Amino acid sequence: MELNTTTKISEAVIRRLTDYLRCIRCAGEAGRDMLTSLEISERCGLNASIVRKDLAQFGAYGVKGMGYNVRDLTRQINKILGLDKLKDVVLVGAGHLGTAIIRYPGFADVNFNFIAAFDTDPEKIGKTIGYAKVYPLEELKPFIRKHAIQIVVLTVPSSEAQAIVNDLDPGYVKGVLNFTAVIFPPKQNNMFVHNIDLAKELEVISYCMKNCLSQGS
Amino acid sequence: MELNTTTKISEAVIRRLTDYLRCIRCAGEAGRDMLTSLEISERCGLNASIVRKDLAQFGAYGVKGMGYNVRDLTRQINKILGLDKLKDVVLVGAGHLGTAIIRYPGFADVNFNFIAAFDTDPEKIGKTIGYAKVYPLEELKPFIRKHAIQIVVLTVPSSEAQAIVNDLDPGYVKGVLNFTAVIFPPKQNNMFVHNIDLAKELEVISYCMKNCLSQGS
DNA sequence: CCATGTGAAAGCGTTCACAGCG
DNA sequence: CGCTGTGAACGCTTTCACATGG
Repeated sequence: MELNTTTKISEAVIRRLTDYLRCIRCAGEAGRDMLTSLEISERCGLNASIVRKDLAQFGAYGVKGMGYNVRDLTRQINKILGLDKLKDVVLVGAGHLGTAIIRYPGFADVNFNFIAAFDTDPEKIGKTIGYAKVYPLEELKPFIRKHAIQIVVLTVPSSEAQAIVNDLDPGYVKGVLNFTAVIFPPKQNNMFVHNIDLAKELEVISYCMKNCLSQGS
Repeated sequence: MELNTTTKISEAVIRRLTDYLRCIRCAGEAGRDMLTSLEISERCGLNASIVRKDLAQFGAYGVKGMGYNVRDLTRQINKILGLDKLKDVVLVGAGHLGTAIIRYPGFADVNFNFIAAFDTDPEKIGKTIGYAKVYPLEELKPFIRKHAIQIVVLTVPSSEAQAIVNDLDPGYVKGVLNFTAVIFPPKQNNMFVHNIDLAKELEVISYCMKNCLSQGS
């Protein structure tokens, strides 16, 4: 039951783990307390073998002949992904997308907590989005220091993205979720940057439709 | 200069192509008219070799000793991805996320045009988001038929997702961009479904921070 | 001389097939 | 008997290294 923390795990595995988590949680809510690798694989559109391999990589959770215990597995995957503790997150750029993200219901499930937003627009400053108050951008740096913020979500116009990232303090910030069209290298200033481009997803589907590619998330 | 349409292209290649497109467009706006595979690779956080392989796969665009012509390359990649023609798209679920998506500035760049939104909330019906009018959900089906809509973006609560997807007419709809937490198989009713989960992206970054994984978008 | 285009080699990730165990 | 856990086979992707050509 020990977690394996030595081996290098690829991002593909991590992404699948998040899918398992979602489908296991869903099955749990439906009253299931055991799930087989086959069931998980079908719900996630995968091969059963890879589900077992992925899970085995972190320690042997399964019971032969039975499957995996929903409760244990949820806890384990949460722990692997580092979702077992509440994480404070701040948003930079309180536009439409930023607002939608703060209000997105899926974040609480995974223990993410938006505690503040930052913007330059005086109209927005002082307002509250969800539980997050909007502060002027100048206060971002001291706020990060004061609250030891480790994760920043970036939803500013693309033109401002670089300057903000440059100015983040790598002594505190370890991860940036970048929703702008700027492509940052995966490691910037010792911070993990994760680029998300909503248009990209539509572009991929455009190609899939044009030609014929069978591929999932 | 002919496009290769026979070989099977993996989704990984397509995703990189969208990155190339973005960084090439950006370089073009900065006044560059030639780019080398090395420059593209650095901007996208990749190896130069794979950039050349990807591009060569669709025909030889490069000029030896010089690099790639920005203007031509943009046009070619747009064509490969099927972004060369304007596409009408509808949104189902006019909540915060849906609103943000319609207003997201990146879609016009790639010729996506949100022409309507659908919702059950009487408060929202009749209003306009961007250029899209909000209609009652009942009108989705006839609207799709009337306007021959091929792409649907789904931003409804997760509990309603399955019913809506089941009810889409595969005679018209070829692609669904699913923002709900429900995981759909990549092909549902002969439609391409692409699952996007915003929480997933934070989960991945959470893991990256906890352990140490170097990986990009 | 410089950067492309491309075989050949290396590295990864997935699938298969089955032994082992409850 | 059913399902996990896993070595071994397979196939795909990426990287290397260099011949080719403007």
